[in-house]
Amino acid sequence: MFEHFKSVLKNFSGYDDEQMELICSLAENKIFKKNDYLLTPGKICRHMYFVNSGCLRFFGVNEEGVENTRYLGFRSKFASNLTSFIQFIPSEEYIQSVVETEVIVIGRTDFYRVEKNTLLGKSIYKNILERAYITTQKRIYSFQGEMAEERLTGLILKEPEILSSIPHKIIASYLGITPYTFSRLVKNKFS
Amino acid sequence: MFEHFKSVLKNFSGYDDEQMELICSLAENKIFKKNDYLLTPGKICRHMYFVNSGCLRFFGVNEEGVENTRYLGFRSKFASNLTSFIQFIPSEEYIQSVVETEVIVIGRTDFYRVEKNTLLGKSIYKNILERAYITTQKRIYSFQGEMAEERLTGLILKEPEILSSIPHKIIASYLGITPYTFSRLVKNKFS
DNA sequence: TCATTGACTTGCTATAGGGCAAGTTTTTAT
DNA sequence: ATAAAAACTTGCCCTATAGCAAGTCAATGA
Repeated sequence: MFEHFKSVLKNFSGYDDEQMELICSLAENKIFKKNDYLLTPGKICRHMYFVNSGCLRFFGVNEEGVENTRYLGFRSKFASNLTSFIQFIPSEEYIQSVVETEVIVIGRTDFYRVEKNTLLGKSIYKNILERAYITTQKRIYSFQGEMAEERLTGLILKEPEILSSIPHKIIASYLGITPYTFSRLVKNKFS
Repeated sequence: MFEHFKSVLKNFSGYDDEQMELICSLAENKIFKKNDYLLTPGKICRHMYFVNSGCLRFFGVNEEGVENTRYLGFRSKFASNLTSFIQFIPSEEYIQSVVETEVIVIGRTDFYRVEKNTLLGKSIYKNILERAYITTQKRIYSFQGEMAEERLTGLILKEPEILSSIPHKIIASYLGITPYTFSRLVKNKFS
C-alpha cells in the first residue's frame, strides 16, 4: 500500500518517522479504473495525489473542443492541479486515469495542515513546487526550441514504455501535435 | 530605493516589520545598464532579483546559435534562474537587462537563511515558487493551444507597452517565432 | 557627425505540421 | 462472439511559419 510512498518520502530533507506516520494516517490508498475522472473543470482540486502505478493525465478542452494534455504523471510522481489547489479556485482542467491507476491521496486541508505544522510537510510541498516548476520549464524549452520529432525523442527517453503503454492520441496531444502527424512521425522515425 | 519592494512584501502572508527590515538589510539596490549580463551559462545563479523598473530577459542559446527567450521580468516581478538557484547547479541560460533596469538583489545564502529562519522568508519563497509555476503553466498552455497571433494578443494584454518598450526581435523570441513572422504579424494585426 | 552596426521590413520560396476523408485495426460492451 | 465504437493509418491538399536575400531605417560609438 504505502511502502513505495514511504520509501520516496524517506529521501526528503527533514524526514522524520513520526511525521511520516502522521501523513500516512491522513492519506488514503485508492485505485482508479481506466478513464475515471479524478477532477473536472469547475471543481476545486482538493486532493494531492501520489502515483503508485499507472498514469494520470491532466488536460484542458478549448473552445473548439480540442483536448490539450498538460501533464502525464507516471509512477512516483506527485500530481495535483496546483493552480486550483494552491489558489483554491475552480480547475479549468480534467484529471483522468489513462489506465488503471493506483494512487495515494491526501486531502487539501490535511495536506496544508501538515505543511504548516511539520518540517517534513514543508519539505514535501517545497519539493513538489520546485519539481513542478522545473518540469514545466523543461516543457517550455521543448515547445519553444524543438521540433515535434525532438520532443517525442525526449519523451521516449524519459518514459521508454510510453509508446506501448498509453494511447497514441494522448501522447500526440501532450506533444502538441495531431494524431495524424504523430502517426507519421512514429512510422518514419520510431519503428 | 526599497519603497516599492517593501510595499509588495507587505502583502505577503506572515508579514512582519522586523523580518522585512532584516531582509532589506541583506538586500542591495542595483542599476544595470541596457544589455548588461546578470548571469551567464556555466555560472551558478547566486542572486534573487526583484525588478523595480526596466526589464530582465532570460534566454538560452541552442546549438545553432538561436536565442530562446524564456522569461521577461518587468516591474514588481521576482526573477532568478530558479533551476540553478534551487539546485545549486550551473545555469544554462543568460539573464540580461533589456533596457536600463533597477533591481533589488539578495544573495542566495542570505535568501535561504531568511527562508529557513523567518516566516516572511518562507512565505516569499513559497510565493515565488507558486507564481513561477503558474506563470510557466500559462506559458505552456499558450504554446500548446494557441497560434502565434493569439500568443501575441495575450502578451500585449499583459504588457500593453511592450511593443514600444523593448526590441521586437526579443518579443519574437519570447513568443517562439522568427522576427520575420513577428514583423508580418504586427503589420497585419496590430497597426 | 559620419560610419558602422544592428533593427526592422518585405518579396519570394520552402517546410513542418494541420486536417479531411476514407480506410484498417483494435478495443469494448453486450 | 459479435456488433459498435474507438484508435490508428495514410493519401491528398492546405496553412502557418521558417528562412534567405536585399532592402530601409534607427541607434550608437569613435
